[in-house]
Amino acid sequence: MAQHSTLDGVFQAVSDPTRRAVIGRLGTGPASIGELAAPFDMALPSFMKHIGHLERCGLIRTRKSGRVRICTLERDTFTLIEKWLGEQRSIWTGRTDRLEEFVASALETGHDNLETDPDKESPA
Amino acid sequence: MAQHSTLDGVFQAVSDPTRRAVIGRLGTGPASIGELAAPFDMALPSFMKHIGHLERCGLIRTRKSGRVRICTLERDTFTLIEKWLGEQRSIWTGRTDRLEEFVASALETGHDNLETDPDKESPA
DNA sequence: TGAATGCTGAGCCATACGGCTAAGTTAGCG
DNA sequence: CGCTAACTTAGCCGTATGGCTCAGCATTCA
Repeated sequence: MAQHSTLDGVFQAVSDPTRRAVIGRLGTGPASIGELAAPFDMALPSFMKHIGHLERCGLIRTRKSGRVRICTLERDTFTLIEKWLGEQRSIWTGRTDRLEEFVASALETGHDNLETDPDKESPA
Repeated sequence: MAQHSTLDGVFQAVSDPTRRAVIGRLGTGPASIGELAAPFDMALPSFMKHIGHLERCGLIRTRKSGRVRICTLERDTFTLIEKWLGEQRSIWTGRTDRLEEFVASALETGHDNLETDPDKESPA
């Protein structure tokens, strides 16, 4: 998959409208930082922080090509969200079989990064 | 739907493990604050803030019964997430019709139609 | 009536977030 | 060689978040 994708990170990343917009844009294909930043009335360094978040949580990947940095969407990471959503729904219906079904079809390429740790002691 | 549900708020709320655990618990039925808080090694006021977030963004609803506050899950709000997710997928596939289909069915039946149709391979 | 239960409110604290500017650094181009 | 474009780094700033404690304030129950 990607870097260090956790539900915490992914949901956090996706909770910002700027970052969701970037994700939306990248859904149509790779783009450079400058290209992505253009629509936003924001200084580049600020924008870069958003990119940083998206990359750290594994929602996008970036590579440097000359002096330009190209960003691509890491679609697989989205299955984390779907998986969690599927889990919740299966809790509601009180069935577990549905979840397995769901996960099986959703993952396709085979990922397993479930983490529904009920409590945590602030690991970071 | 619920209170003041925005993608920002919902994703933000759901990005915290404590709150996800609460959501998971509430998926099995209503519960009091004390009941919900029990598994966590956290002062009540701190825990209440989490409840506050969940309620403000419309993911749960609460009512006071005597001196006890009962929380219930507001399942409808989850369709916001599904809708967004569906939007992204439809961007990837370059179609809009799918989105409408998806949203319609998600809202109707309310569950297990996390359409996972596997045309996520679109070479941009 | 008085004590215990179950939240609530007020306020403190450290860290993270999202924005900014100013000053690099590196790759391309004339 | 020198200039410009495209990031990148460093650092500042105000607000929000997530945790805490120490009261308070209703309900319930003996």
